[in-house]
Amino acid sequence: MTKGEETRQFIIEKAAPIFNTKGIAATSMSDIMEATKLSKGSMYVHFDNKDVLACAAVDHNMKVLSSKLQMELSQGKSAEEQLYAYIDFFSNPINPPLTGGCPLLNFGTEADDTNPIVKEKVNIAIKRGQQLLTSIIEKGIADGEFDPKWDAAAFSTVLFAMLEGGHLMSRMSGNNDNMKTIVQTLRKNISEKRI
Amino acid sequence: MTKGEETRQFIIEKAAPIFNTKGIAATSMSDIMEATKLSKGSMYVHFDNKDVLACAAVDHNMKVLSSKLQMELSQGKSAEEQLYAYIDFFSNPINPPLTGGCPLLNFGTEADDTNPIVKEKVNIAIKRGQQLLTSIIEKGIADGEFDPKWDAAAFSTVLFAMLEGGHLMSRMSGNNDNMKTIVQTLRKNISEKRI
Amino acid sequence: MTKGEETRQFIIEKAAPIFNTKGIAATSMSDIMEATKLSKGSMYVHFDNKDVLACAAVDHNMKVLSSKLQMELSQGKSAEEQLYAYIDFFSNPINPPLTGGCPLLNFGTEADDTNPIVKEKVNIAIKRGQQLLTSIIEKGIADGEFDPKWDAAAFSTVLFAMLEGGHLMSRMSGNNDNMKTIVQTLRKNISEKRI
Amino acid sequence: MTKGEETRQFIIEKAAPIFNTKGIAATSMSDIMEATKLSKGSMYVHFDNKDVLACAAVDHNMKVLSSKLQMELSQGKSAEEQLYAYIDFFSNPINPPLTGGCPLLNFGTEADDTNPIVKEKVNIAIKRGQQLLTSIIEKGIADGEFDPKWDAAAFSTVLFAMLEGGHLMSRMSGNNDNMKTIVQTLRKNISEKRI
DNA sequence: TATGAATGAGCCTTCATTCAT
DNA sequence: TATGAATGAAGGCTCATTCAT
Repeated sequence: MTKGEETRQFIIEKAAPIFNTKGIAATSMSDIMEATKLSKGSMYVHFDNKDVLACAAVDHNMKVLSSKLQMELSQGKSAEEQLYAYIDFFSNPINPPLTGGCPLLNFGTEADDTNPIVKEKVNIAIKRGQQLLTSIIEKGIADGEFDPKWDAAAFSTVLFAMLEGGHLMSRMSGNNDNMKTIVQTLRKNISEKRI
Repeated sequence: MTKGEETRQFIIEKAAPIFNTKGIAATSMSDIMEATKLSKGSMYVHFDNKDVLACAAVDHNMKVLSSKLQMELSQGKSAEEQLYAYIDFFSNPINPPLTGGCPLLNFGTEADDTNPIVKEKVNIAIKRGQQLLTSIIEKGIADGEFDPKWDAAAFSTVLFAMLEGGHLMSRMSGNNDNMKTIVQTLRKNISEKRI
Repeated sequence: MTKGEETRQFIIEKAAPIFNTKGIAATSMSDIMEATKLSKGSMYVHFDNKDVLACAAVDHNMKVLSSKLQMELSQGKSAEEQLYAYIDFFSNPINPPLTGGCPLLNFGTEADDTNPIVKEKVNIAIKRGQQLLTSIIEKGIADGEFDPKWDAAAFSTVLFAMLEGGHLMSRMSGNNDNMKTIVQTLRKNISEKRI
Repeated sequence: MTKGEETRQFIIEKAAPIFNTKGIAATSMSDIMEATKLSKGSMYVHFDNKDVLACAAVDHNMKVLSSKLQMELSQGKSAEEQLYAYIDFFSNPINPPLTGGCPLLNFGTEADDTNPIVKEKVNIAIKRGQQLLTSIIEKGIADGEFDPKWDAAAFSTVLFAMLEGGHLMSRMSGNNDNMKTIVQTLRKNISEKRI
């Protein structure tokens, strides 16, 4: 990695949690400047404009989230354990894996009507999440862990939606109560499909 | 209603969909000015500052959503029908009841780490939504429609989360596919509790 | 006094100390509005614009100061006593006769390069003050109280300047120490002219 | 001096006479912009806000006045000559050493009830002026020029007050007549203390 | 006479961005 | 590559003033 790439990466890492916390519109280049202790001109050496930096920060947030998730999932030995690991990973919105909470919720909601590029990034990430879940379930079915009649895609969608919705509800209330209800429900749903 | 109150209301009505679409930070007073065709000074006759106007717009969005929902719910004769009405009301995120989509998702996500007042407004609105659902289910149980062992509060949380999560997923993908899966799942869950 | 004149007078009385304290430029019509609890429109019924009101407030401040001074002077039986009364009247800048301090200093300094009308008002008031002092001294000479060779006009100028200068110094330091020195010096100067 | 410091200094130099003439409240950043031919944004590169710039301008005005005064004083060989030099320096308010007149009078009066920071700056400058005068007199006494019983501190206060008061009076009247009277009186007072 | 809604110019300030060094 | 000075558009907001009621 060249010096320039190093600096670029450094900026992204500092910027990512700020964008995820304050939102893209409410984050100024000065905020990033302050966080990185770099000069204003330096930012524009590495990023053509704020949008490019914001996109990089969005990507970085989602990549970090994804790799942290993978680490948890790799612990689970069976498909069932992996599903539980997935759920547990998102079970604490008050102390979430990423500063600022879920980037899909944060960036997706902000980008919805204003930033098609970020919106598409979020869309893809959501689809990947669903596919990951679906493949876990399907592997579980193939391995004889789960009821073969279980609709993997549908449940993945439901699980994903519940975690995102629960995330919002818990962050608004300031506690994990709602998320706990959701986690219990999901765990019950899954255990019922165990053969 | 005095002339002033009329203008104030007029401004709120014009501002509400803009805030819900662009977000609070990304909406400028000039945007509102343009939408209302009023002078900048005039806005400040009726609102002390942008925050006050934004709060009023948040309130208005949630009130309109709530009253539109009530209208749908009033059609449902049984508790079961009312639950279906509730779900159907939120079943089309691509063409949502409110311009800009769900204000709880939009304002809640933006306010999360930056605006405690709006955050609390969203929190209260979510709680009201849960309570409404819970009371419908409990009435259904009392009326002998639903299994008395059904955990009304827990299901309300799950239903609410699924609709919010599905809303996000569908808006990101640009179609209602995910939401349709969620609606079907919810309808099935409910029908299973029918006695 | 008609109702209108009454209101006009009321506004002036409320406005005068505000202008004398904050200055003309820094006092807004809203400040006056708040102090009078009158509507914005009402102010413009009685005063064509802010300048007219400011001028009226300047006049009022100087008139009130003058009449308060006259009241003190009328206590002094001899010319010497009257001079002492004059000095004593201005001897406490920390708790001055007028809220905001000396209007000649306040308005004169502000108007100097920006408001020729107010500047001229202050100029006239200063001249009146000098003349008043001169006439007291001259009466004292005529009455055989003071040395006939005393230059009344010159001493009036000196006395006036010392009080204004002392006023500034004491207000800046937050105590009357400098003014006390000045008062003592002036009293000594006067007593030396006693026959 | 870096480029930035140079520009900063340039802005201060252009701003100082404007603030001293119009007052702080009545001087807008646009006024400074116009005088410097710099962009509005550029001002905020060098000064956090208008207050900071105003303070710098106040300081600059007082520093320039002080150094001009020092230059005059350095001409005087005896203490008596230095006192005359001091008085002469302030003897022409119609054509004062600083554009806008005496900054102690101007800023002190405006800041009195509104700007404690500037007020304290003026307070300190006044005290320095008194101390300078006192030390000159005391040196004169030590050198056997002046009557050892002369109260140096008291006369410094009186002299200072008379010059400030005379400054106001002369600027209001548009001529130096009053100041001339004061200068004569002061010169006579001093010469009487000559041994 | 009194009101307060309405106006638009102007205020201070922040913004994303450019450019000479 | 890195800097920070410079820019001008746009931000939120206040101002003195007008006008229909």
